Amino acid sequence: MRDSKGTAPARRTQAERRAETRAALISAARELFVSKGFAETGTPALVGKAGVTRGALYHHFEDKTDLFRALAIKEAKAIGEFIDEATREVNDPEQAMIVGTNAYFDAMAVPGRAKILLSDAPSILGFSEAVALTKPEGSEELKDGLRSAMPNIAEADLNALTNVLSAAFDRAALEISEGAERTPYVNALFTLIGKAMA
Amino acid sequence: MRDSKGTAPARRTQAERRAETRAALISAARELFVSKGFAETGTPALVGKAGVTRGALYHHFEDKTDLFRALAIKEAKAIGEFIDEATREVNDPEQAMIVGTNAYFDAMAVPGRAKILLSDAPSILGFSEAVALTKPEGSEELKDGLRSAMPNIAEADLNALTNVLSAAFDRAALEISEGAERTPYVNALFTLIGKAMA
DNA sequence: GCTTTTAGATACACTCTGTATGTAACGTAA
DNA sequence: TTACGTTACATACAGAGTGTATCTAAAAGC
Repeated sequence: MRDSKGTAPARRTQAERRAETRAALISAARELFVSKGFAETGTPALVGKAGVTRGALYHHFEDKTDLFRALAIKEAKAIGEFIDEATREVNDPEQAMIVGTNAYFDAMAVPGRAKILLSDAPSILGFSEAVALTKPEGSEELKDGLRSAMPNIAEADLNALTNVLSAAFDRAALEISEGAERTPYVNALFTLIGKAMA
Repeated sequence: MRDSKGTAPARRTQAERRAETRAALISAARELFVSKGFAETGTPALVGKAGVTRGALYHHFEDKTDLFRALAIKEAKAIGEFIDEATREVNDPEQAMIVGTNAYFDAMAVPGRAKILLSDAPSILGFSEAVALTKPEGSEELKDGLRSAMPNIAEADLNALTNVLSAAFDRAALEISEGAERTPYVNALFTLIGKAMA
């Protein structure tokens, strides 16, 4: 459709069209899923906000859940990149863990992100997939730091310790995103980490 | 309606009718929500399994979410009672924490319970309500134990520490319910608790 | 230019939800 | 024990949302 001035629609490559439409959908999904919730957001409202039709949605994504998945992956990647960048120059594993911790909190402080990844994802994508999503993005530094501090720990124990600690991080991030003070949580986590390594 | 043998339907008090119908609905909800998931379970299937009609469902509960809430409350109470009973005879707060920890894992090992309370509840009822649900049931012992071991800790820090530790417990329970070995997680938690108190 | 492929819009069949309304069972007191 | 009020439950209905099938348009490749 041409606009009223008669200007021709910009010619775009398929890749461009595709990327723009997907981005519009993911962006609209982010706004609505965060503000109204996943179940309460219907696809008509979604595509309305994105400026496309439901046809486009179902062309690019299997279903509403698949759109949420794309959003969650994007958010998880953003966290990973942020932490990677913050810890790039840090070589000591334990120091990297400290720097990474702060970076994680900064990254999770982006509005809506904690809700998407920590609150909604587990039930929408299932617990396993949700955990797998954030596992590479952050908890690897944690694991390396713990290993270097406790070289004799059994692998199974290290895995368990990493998992429960990373859950502690997640809860802290969620509480903070809901308005809690950041300092006591940072204190608590460094207490746990510091003591675990002692 | 009488059955084909002509036997009269048993006369029940309203309280009995009410209790039985609610119990049937909650029981059916448990089965289906656990096996198929909350969103994937429709009210027709639900009432079918419970042996009533949708009218009964909407008479007793505001909506499907309210039914889930009733189920979650019931599960949370069961955990609380189990822990209370296990720790009743234990007077030392730190000892109570250890006993309570094991009781918590036993209680959460009931199939489906971890999924209901730890995986689904946060997104269906909202993070705050879900946390409030399990907070009185278990994390009070934890807090008392920590306080008695760290008498000088600031209240805000104690709260934060309790919250992140209780998140660690929850994750452990979830992992175990998904098939992980219990021992490494118990080790990890006692490491964190022990170290936090040291 | 013509054909194939990809993007996206329209139309449809289906299911589910919540509500409104009707009926049956129970409680109670004359 | 019957008449009335209330609580429990069933049936019927209107609306919305979901996913799919089909059709059109735009770009890519020859």
